[in-house]
Amino acid sequence: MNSCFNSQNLQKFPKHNKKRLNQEQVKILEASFDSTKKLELEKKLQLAKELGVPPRQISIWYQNRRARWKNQNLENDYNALQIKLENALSEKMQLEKETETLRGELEKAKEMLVALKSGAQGQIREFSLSSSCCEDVISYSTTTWVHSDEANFNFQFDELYAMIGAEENSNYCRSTW
Amino acid sequence: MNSCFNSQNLQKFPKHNKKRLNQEQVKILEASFDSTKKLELEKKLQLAKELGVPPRQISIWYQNRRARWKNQNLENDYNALQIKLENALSEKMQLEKETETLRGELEKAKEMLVALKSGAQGQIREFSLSSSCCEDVISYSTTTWVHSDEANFNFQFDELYAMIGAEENSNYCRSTW
DNA sequence: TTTTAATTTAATTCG
DNA sequence: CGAATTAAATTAAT
Repeated sequence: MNSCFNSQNLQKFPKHNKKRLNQEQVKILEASFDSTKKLELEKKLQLAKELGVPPRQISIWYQNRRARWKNQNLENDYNALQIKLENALSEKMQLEKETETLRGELEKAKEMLVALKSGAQGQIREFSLSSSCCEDVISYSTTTWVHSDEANFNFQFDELYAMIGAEENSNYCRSTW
Repeated sequence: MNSCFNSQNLQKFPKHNKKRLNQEQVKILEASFDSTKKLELEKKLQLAKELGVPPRQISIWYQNRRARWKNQNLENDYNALQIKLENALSEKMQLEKETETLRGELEKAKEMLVALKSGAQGQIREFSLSSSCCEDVISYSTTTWVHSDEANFNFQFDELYAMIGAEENSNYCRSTW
């Protein structure tokens, strides 16, 4: 009854002596494995008798089943890691956008300060942005804003309005600041 | 000559009739596998004759060897994924610091603009930061800077100096801007 | 239908 | 027993 030629093994007749377990036997083993991953001696003998296979084979099945169970967990870990990576990358991209926005706002604020400095009053002569790292700023400030007049000044504050995200019809909640 | 009982299979005598390949045979197969992962018919027959095993077994060995080779790559993939995650997280943290710095700079620039607005000239009355989202800013601006005098004004530009990272002895290369 | 890639399974070996 | 490996069987795809 415990050979591969017994009545339960006719599904697809195995040519050789490798004793494959049929559906019913595997079902019982899986149920047992669900309750306990460890195989007690008593349970081993009971299953061997119930399935009509040597106890040795029950032990082997349990070992292989434990290995498979562990591999499944590893695969889950891999997927979890992948999801974490995706989240990190998306958050990183979000932060990159944010820094870019902030840099732009700072740039505008700086331009406005330069404009105010040269256009409103000459109190702070020692405040200079002359720097090899900021050539674009300097040229802009010296060519355009050194000759600032009232019109230019107002225009700058209009830009500030836009910069802080003021809605057309609202003065509230400029969250960017 | 091609059974598991031939002279080359005495290393550790297999209890059962399973045909294991000995070291020498595996060595030859591995060398062949290193050169080409694909098994041509001619090579299969040649190896079968050389090792004294049926061609069928050569095919099977190659199949299993390819599977093992692929599994090794999966482990590498996992490690690579882990490294990518670490990089992404560290870059993310760097960006978070950066945004925080930028926010601080913007905050200071904003305060300076408010100071300049209320202290230098009253041209832009309609420019208001009143907003429920910016209570801290507003209170600060109204309680401190509304009464700005020349001393406060200069102090603000000193802050700007610090803000843009000016060195004590240098006016050059304030890279933050 | 044959061949092969891919997956699964039972079994072995080693530590 | 666990980890790693192996041979074989099975299934899917061509």
